[in-house]
Amino acid sequence: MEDVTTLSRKEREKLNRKKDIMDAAAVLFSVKGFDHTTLEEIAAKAEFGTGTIYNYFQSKKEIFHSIVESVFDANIELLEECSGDTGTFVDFLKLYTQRVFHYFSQNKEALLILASIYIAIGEKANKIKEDIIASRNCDMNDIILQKIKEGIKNKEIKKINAEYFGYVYHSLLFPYITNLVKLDKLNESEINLHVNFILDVIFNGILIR
Amino acid sequence: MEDVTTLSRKEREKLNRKKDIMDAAAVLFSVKGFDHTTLEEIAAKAEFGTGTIYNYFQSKKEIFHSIVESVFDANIELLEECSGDTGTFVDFLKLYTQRVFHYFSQNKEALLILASIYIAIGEKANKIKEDIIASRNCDMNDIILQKIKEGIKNKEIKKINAEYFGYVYHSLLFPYITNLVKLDKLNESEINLHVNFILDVIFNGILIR
DNA sequence: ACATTTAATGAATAAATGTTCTTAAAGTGA
DNA sequence: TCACTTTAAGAACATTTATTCATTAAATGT
Repeated sequence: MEDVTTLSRKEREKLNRKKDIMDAAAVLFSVKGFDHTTLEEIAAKAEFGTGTIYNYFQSKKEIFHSIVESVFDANIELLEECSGDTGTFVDFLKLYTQRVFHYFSQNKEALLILASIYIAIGEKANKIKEDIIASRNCDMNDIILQKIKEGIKNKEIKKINAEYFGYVYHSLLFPYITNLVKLDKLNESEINLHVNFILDVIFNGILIR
Repeated sequence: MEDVTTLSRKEREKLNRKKDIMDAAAVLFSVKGFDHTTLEEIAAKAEFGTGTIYNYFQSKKEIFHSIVESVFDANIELLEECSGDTGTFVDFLKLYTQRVFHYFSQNKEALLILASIYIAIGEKANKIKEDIIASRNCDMNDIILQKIKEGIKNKEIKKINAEYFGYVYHSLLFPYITNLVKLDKLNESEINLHVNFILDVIFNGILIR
């Protein structure tokens, strides 16, 4: 979103209403998916008439796009916060994993929308993802990749294929959390159990030696 | 599908045409998703008129449901084949992982449809999955869970939470393969690299000790 | 060859829904 | 109060598309 400080009351109110529409839509999109969410529903949830939505967004797609953008940005911010530290790779991965769990346990719509984009089928879904990655000049994967390579260089972790490990980590993390959210099993209290479990598998493996 | 041997030519031909429709639809569903695939397209691809489809299926949903059923069944069969062996847990997991990679590298539609069901949002998608799991009296997760517990009992692997590990394994495997397929990077020649990488992480972890 | 069943067809139907448009109300500043 | 702008509203429109249906053609058995 834009810088709010220089705006007039009117403009700020307009932004607030835009936000309200996005929030209402995000819940619906996360529960029913893009295609099965109607503008009538979005309008009703945001307490507007159907046509009014078009005073704030050009189309249904634009609403979705805006939401996905903000979710992406929140994630990149999270990742950048965690990668700012100059600690070990192990510390970084612990921190990031923990933060991701906590963030998504409190922003379930964000998670489900992200999942729907990442796994979704169809050219349209892919376009959205690529557009957004391209418009930010920053891909989450790149940041993680960098960290992995550092870890290898510092002899913290084995000389593994960093790209493959990036796939493994993200293939694991997001679907794992998504699964928990869908089963309604992601309580704050259990998060640490899950985080520790995942990290222990990744760091130490499951074999007895 | 039913037992074909006792059927008349006519009945066999009818089944064949059903299969043709399902195959055509599977490709379209896997590329465009359920909602963006039209009956006209399915009919055209199967070389029928639109109305003809309804001589074979009651609805578009039924076509999809039939396809998902057959994909599920193929997977359970695969899993049962691999779990029949009485070798170690490590051998089982190696074999199954390898077989899954090979199977999906040759049945990409199956993979994408399965992914769309597993990760999909919305009550309808969930209903389909639950219906099918309920109608078979056999859940893939249960079989794997059993194997994990055996591995723990036999002191092959650490005393980990079997349920958590089941999540980890499946969260990892399917999205990992799906990702490769979507990036069009799943060549037969590279499969073993990926399989070995994943198994090495799971078995031994990435830390230098 | 004929009667009867079966299958194929695509135009017609009906429902859903994204978007536009007209109209009315509310807010704003003089 | 009065012009003027902004916002809201939901009816109307247009499109898409799953499904039905009347019709035609093909296959089958006698």
